[in-house]
Parts: sequence; C-alpha cells; structure tokens
Amino acid sequence: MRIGELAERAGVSVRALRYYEEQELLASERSASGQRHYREDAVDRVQLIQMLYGAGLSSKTVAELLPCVDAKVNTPESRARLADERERINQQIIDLTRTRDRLDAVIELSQSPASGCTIVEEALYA
Amino acid sequence: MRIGELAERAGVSVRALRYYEEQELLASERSASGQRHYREDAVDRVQLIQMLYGAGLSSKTVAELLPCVDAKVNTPESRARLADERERINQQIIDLTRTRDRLDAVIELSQSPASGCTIVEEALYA
DNA sequence: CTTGCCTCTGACGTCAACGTCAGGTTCTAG
DNA sequence: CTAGAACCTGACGTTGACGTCAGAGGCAAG
Repeated sequence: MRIGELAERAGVSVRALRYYEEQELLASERSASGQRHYREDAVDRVQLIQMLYGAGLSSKTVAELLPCVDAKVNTPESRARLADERERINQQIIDLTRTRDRLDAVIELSQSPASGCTIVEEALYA
Repeated sequence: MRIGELAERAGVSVRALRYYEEQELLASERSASGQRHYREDAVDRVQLIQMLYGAGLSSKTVAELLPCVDAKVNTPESRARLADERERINQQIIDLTRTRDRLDAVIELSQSPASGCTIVEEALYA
C-alpha cells in the first residue's frame, strides 16, 4: 500500500510516517518513481510505535527498542533494555494510579454536602 | 520560605517555580524588596502540580483544575471537569497497561530458547 | 564594609514530534 | 489527454515547559 492508505489505516498523518522513516523506525520500499510502498504489517508496526510514544518514550529510545521487538537482536543488553523500559512504564502506571486516586479524593470531597464545600454551594445558590 | 528552599524541598528548579507563578498555578507573597515567600503547604502544592504534569495535563488545564482542588470553586461544571480529567487519566492507565503487557510478551519471547530467537542466539554465540 | 550567595526581571535558546508551505512529479479516472 | 488527487523533497514554523544568560539589587557572616 502507499503512504496515504497506511496513514489512514494506522490513524496517523502522512507527515508522521515520513518522520518515522527519517528516524529509522519504519522502513519502506520505493517504486521506480520513488514512491513509498508498505506491507500489511506496517499498520501494526505504526500502532506499536504510537503505543511507545504514548508511554513517553522518545524516538531514539523506540529506535533502539524496535530491533529487540523484531527479535532481530537478542543479546543480554537488549533484554536488559527491554526490561528497563518495561519497568519505567510500570512505574508510570503506579504514579498515574496515585494521581487518579488523589483526584478521586478531591471529587469525593466536592460531592459530599457534609464538607466545607457546602459553604460554597450556599454562596452560589442562595 | 524563599524560592530556593521551596525548589529544593519540592524537587524542582527555581525557574520552574517562577514559571508556575507566571501560569498562575502557584501564588507567592512578596517581601518589601520583591522577593517571593512561600508557606509550608506550597511544597505540597508544587508536588500536586508535578503529578498533574506527569499525567500529561497542560498548565492551562492545571490552572483550571486547581481552584476545584482547593474547593474554592464547586459548581456542576467544575465537578464535571474534574471527572473528565480523572477519566482521561484512567484511560491512560489502561493504555499503558496494554503497552506494558505487549512488552512483557516480547520479553517472554526473547527469553524462551524454544522460539525463533535461538537462531539469533546461535548466530551470535556459535 | 565587603565578600559571596540568593534573588529579581527580562529575554533568548532548546528539544521533540510533527504541521505547513513551496515547487515539482506521478498516478488514475474519465 | 487532461484534470485532479496523491506523492516527492526540502525547509521553515509551532508548542510547552522550562534552561540559560545578562545585568542589577538584596541579605547574612565575618
């Protein structure tokens, strides 16, 4: 498929795909006229890249990780690298969970008419 | 306390604290000579700001949320706003969990000598 | 009183992941 | 064959959360 179709199917912009190639995250084959062509599994690859970006990884880190994911590289170092990033993500989940719980506490307070919030309510709806 | 002490105790830079004030996330009292002074609870406030930044909220969003957290504003809209952001964070946790699980699967594969990885291992250690 | 650290206000620099525009080529439908 | 959509390569623009530097004033210790 060409770049436009991949962009639509993977839910990213054409510009983003060219950027991924520039960062060596995503390869493409070129036709005689120079147009990029992708295989079906490129959709999956792009979505994985998006997942890793979403986890806060930089394109440099993703570039280092992807060969491990492809199992084209499998050394003690690459396994350690994968485990490292897994731990970072896990820690991020823990942090976010704490943030969510803190917001929950705030929401709880704002909904309880027994709290000091009632003063505000009275002021607003008196 | 002055800005340097707050920065150290909250684990952020002095520049960041001035930036927070500029964004109206953190107020300060000024001495006659113009120096900023903070109360003890500013440490907590800064850490909350950091948590929200860590959850991907912009300073604009944080600025809109903080009055609700302080329970200085309590309207149906502010409660909805809080619930919205809570949901965004919750969704982020779900996404991150999927990313972590995908990495776990990759790690599992790279550790199993029964997989195609053994070919790579042989190539590397033959 | 002066040395040295802390603080102040601008204001420009940075970095990543693209957005966007220019100017030109290529593919496809009719 | 031709219009219009899709594609190409530069290359400059954008945004947020600060970093960093300049120039000047403030404060505690000796």
